[in-house]
Amino acid sequence: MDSPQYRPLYSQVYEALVRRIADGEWQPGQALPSEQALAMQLGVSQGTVRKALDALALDKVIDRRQGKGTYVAELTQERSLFRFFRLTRPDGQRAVPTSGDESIKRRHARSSEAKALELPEGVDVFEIIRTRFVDERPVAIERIILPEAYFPGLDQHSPLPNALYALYQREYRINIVSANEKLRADVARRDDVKRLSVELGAPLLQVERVALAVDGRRVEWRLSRCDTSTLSYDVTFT
Amino acid sequence: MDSPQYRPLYSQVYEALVRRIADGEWQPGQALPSEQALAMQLGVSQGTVRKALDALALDKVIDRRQGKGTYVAELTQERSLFRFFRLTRPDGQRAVPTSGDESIKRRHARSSEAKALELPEGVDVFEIIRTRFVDERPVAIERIILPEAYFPGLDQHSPLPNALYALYQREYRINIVSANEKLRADVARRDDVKRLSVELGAPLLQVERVALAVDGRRVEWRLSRCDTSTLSYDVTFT
DNA sequence: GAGTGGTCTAGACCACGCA
DNA sequence: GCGTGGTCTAGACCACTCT
Repeated sequence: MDSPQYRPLYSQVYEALVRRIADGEWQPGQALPSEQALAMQLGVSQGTVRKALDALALDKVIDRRQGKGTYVAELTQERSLFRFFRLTRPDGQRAVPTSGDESIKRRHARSSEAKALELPEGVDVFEIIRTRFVDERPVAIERIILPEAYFPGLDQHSPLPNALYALYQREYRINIVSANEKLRADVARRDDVKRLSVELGAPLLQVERVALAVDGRRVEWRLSRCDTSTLSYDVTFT
Repeated sequence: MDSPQYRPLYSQVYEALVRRIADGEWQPGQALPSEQALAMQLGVSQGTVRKALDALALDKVIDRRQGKGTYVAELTQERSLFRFFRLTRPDGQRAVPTSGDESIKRRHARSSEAKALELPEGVDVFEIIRTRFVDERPVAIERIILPEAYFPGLDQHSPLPNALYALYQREYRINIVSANEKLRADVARRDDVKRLSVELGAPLLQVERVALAVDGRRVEWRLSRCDTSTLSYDVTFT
């Protein structure tokens, strides 16, 4: 009497397609079958397939191009960075970062990390620490926590690519679709001074992010400390 | 050969409805006619009206309630603050602020303000300065610039309500639907110390916002300087 | 011209809120 | 039980892309 027990057809189609994309049936950049073909295959009307595809496009899992077809979204460097790396030049141009000074190690999750990722205490995680550069200048330090269970053998991929989310998608079929961030102002401490060329006590923007996969799992916890003296952190609300 | 010259019907319906809502034909909180009635009235199919209404609901201009009807959204204190005031308690609860120490004056726009609002140089604007409190503690200073032409007589409404966007909607039929923000970390200066109970040099989160109305006009420029020692600034990306 | 996604229509039935 | 929005279908035509 309290749990709905009712799921619209288009939402079931949505999930079925997500699963097949995640399973690699269609690779990023490849075209899906046409709406008509999918409708026949799934035994629903073309309008229902359309509604599911529209929702997938909203979640940026697919790209739709009129006259051409429907394509599995590529989380290429540009798309993924433009979407989640938000440091922006004064003229409004989104900056594209490079990485350096990178380390990855495997350890047990601290309780705060386990809580943020909704994992049992003490499970194995990877911890990545790296410095981000824009125009050769260090602008941010990132500490990234990933459950080992979701990313087996991640430490074999070192050096890690610039765009981690493209790696998650390509190697682990994990599609990041949204992120919750908590922002705070803080001052530079000794560790910050070492990696960023700022003075002790300089203001830093601290961003604490939890990234969610298309299936709702909390996949990544990330703490960034950013020097916003030359770049700003741009967001849009609707 | 290059400008499209083609506008989908549903998007024309969207604009017609926005205009009628802005003109006050239906007041916030009131119900619109049913989909069928609107379809008859406008001479389009019910499905086309639905598509326009769905888009309006996405832009939060209206509320749809199954079994009841479609209502003009009320930008009440809760809704508007929950949407655009993003300071959040450690437990994830969105804070609801109060205002104090408020001043409003009319003056000419500075060139940076005119540029941010895409106005001619030197037009008249209102400048509001106020302190925001959460649980009786000062947490942010706001400086707000509004074009006088959009908000004639605004200084007559003092003291201003806690939720400005509700006032914009109620008194001026201006519906804020989105905002672009630039965030930076900064340190407290003398003016900040006076209004916020922080020390000189304490870290502050500076938020520079341009708010956009449903018709795309840039309606408000706002600079907030926030003490994030007890609250965090929460955002979600999709 | 053929094939794709995008728009538009008309009509049926379902879930919800309320009297 | 009635009226509302929500879902689903089937079919037509339009705009875009490529050959």
